[in-house]
Amino acid sequence: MVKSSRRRPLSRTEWTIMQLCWRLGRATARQVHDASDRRRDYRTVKTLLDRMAAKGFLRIEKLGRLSLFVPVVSRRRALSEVVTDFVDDVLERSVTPLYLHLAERDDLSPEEIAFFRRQLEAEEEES
Amino acid sequence: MVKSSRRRPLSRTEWTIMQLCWRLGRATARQVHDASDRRRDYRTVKTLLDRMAAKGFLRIEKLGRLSLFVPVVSRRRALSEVVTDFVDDVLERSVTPLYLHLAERDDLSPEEIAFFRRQLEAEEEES
DNA sequence: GTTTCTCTACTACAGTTGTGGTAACATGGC
DNA sequence: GCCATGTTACCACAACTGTAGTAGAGAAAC
Repeated sequence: MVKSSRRRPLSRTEWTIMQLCWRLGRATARQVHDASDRRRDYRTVKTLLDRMAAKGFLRIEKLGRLSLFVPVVSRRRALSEVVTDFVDDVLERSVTPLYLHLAERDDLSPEEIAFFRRQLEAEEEES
Repeated sequence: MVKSSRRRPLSRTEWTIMQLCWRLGRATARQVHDASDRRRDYRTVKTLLDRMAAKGFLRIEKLGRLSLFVPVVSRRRALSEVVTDFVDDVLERSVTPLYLHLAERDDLSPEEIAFFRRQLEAEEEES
C-alpha cells in the first residue's frame, strides 16, 4: 500500500471533463466541448484540457495542427485513487456515510438494506 | 429531492479542521490548533476557522475577547451532503467505484465480498 | 484575392485556498 | 508601572481554478 507521490488531482470541474474524455477515447478540444453540456465556453474547456494534460491525465497527440487529447490514466484507476483519497481525508476512513448514502437510494432490495444495517452496527462497535 | 442552494462547500483542508471542531464541540482557535497534528501554523488554522464560519459551518461565540467556534451543521448532515455531491459529480451516480474500494479493504468477510461481486454484476447490466 | 468564418493559442483576470508575516492586545512577573 | 510572553487580529501573497477576451492561422465563400 505505497503512497506513491501522485500527480496533482483533478478539480471537480476537470473531473466532469475527464469523464467525457474517457467516453470519447481520443478527441479534439472541439469534440470534447461538443460532447459537453455547453454551459462552458469552448476556450474554457480547452484551458481545462491543457491543464489536465499538464497534470498527467491526458496526452496530446499532434495531428498536423490539430491536437488530440488522449486519456493516459484509466477511468478505473483514477476513480480508485479519488475514492481512496475521499474516504481517507473527508470520511476519515469511516465508510459509514457511504453506507448511509447507499441506504438512502430508493432502489435497494430488503436484502441489501439488511446487509448495510449489519455493516453499520459492526462499525459502531469498533469506535 | 430539492437541490436547495447550499452554502459554499468546505475544501479538503477545511474538512480536516471541521472534523476537529465536531469532536471538540465548542473551542477556541488555539484549542483546535492544539488538537490538530500541528503541521499548520496556528494562524493558518485561525484563518481557516474564520472562513468556515463565513461559509456557515461554524458560529462564533464571543466570550470577552475570546472567540469560541461552534459547529452549526451536524457532522452527519454535512457528510451526507458531501457524499451525495461526490457520488453525483465525480462518480456520476455510479456506486461501482465505492464497491471496488470497499472490496479492496482487507477486513471483509467472504460473504461481504460475494455481496459486492453481485452488486457489481448487477450494475454492469444496467449500462 | 479579399472577406469572412472557424478554430486554436496565448493571455488576462478575479475568486479561492493555503500559508504565514506584522502588529496590536492581554496578562502575569518583577 | 513596565516588560516578556502568549494570544489574537489584520493583511499579504503565491498557487490554483474557472472563465473568457484578443488575436493569429487556416479554410470557405465569393
